[in-house]
Amino acid sequence: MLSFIDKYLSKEWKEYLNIHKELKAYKKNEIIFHAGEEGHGLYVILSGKVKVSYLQFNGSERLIRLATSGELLGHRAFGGNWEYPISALVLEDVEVLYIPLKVFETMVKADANFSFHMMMFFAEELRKSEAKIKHYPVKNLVARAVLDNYRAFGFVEESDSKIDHTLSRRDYASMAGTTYETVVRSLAQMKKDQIIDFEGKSIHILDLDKLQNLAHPPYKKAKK
Amino acid sequence: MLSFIDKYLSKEWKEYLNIHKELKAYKKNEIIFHAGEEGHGLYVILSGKVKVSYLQFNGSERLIRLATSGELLGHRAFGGNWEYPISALVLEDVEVLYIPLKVFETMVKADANFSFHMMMFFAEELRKSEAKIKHYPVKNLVARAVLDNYRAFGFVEESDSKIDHTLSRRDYASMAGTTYETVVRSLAQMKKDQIIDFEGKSIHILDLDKLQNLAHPPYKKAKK
DNA sequence: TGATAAAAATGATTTAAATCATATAATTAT
DNA sequence: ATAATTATATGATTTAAATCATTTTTATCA
Repeated sequence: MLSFIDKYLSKEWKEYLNIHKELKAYKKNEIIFHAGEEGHGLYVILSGKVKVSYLQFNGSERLIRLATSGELLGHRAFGGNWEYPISALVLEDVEVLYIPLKVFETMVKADANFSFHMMMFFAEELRKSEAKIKHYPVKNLVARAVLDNYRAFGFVEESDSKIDHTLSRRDYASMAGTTYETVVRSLAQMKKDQIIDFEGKSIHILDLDKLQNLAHPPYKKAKK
Repeated sequence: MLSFIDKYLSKEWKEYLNIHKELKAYKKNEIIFHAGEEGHGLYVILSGKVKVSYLQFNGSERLIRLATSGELLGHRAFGGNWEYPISALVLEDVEVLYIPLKVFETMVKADANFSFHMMMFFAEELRKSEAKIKHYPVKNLVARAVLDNYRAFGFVEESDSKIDHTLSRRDYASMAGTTYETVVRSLAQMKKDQIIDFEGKSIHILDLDKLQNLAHPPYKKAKK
């Protein structure tokens, strides 16, 4: 998949990047970076699957993103201090292109077009993040977790949509901000409602429309 | 207060901006922009006070930000479609500098340094937004609403910290994502605990340390 | 100014979701 | 393979916060 860099960095700065980049590989369950770690930079995923999460005040984990090839990693620590307790864990073996912070800064400050698209990228991330603030009943949030999982790692096969790497109930709970018991019950309900099906780990989506509707219920008009 | 533009836009592009900018003024309770409105651009607040909110799926309002002089407005609609149901309402008469989208884009694409700082600005906004996702008990969220209100519109006078423009209980509820009854109860508790005091509308902060602690409780270590 | 509306306060009741308690199935390690 | 650990499933109980109901206070405007 075409990465951000491929698309927007100018030819000359790509050459610069080629000199300064590093290629790294991580195995399943390894941590690419975590909480307050020094020496950060940016990562572009070349292959594999990653989950990005951080520690909540009560000590539990919160999963905020799933990422796969072509996507950027590590940009969330930008702007603040690097103490932000965020971490990236490998779900399936990954190869990444590592860009040291200094190198990235140099490029962004020099290549205005790249810089512009980076800004737009962050703006879009902000918009998405903001959209998460709305609070919905948990069944909707769990549906959203399944949908996010499908969007990140899903594919279509014959009649139904499968998820290549189905997350654990605990991960869903961590995405939806609820407990895994609640996730179990919500999934059971969705199965009963013929929206999804599962047998063992892998989840099939039987009715994507219904799932989307549940994940993002339509706006009601304001009272009064 | 020094705005973003003042700080980071280069001299030559400031001249360009001076030609294309518009100065606008809005009275209390007027709406600067809202939900899906066409012809957006960016606003820099020169004076006054604004609240930024959007409509939630259940029709209720969610307050996401308070802004005052020097701050940027309207950047949240970036990246997505402009249908994002966000609006800005005037709390106290404002003057703004309006920058049409085209003008802004031209500047950002041309001035790499400005672009870089815009990117960093969005990155910081993303970080802040993400930090809101954690869910805390409501009493903490209400404390945070008060603290945000103080940070946006507060000042120190003699011994205690006052809030120049105290929001309504409904606005606090809208910030904390709870009901106003719960806000009333939480505020009453904080008063009893000598953290804040109020008599009529204006809130005084008696113990800023305690308030901050309540708003951002320290991390606990993970179980197991 | 008094009338009317809106905001704040407080109590009683309901409810969604967390927590607690076990049981069963599925992995992983020995 | 068998044991040990981890993940999933489900029922019972508790709890935080929403909702409903009503009163008091404060602001708004004819």
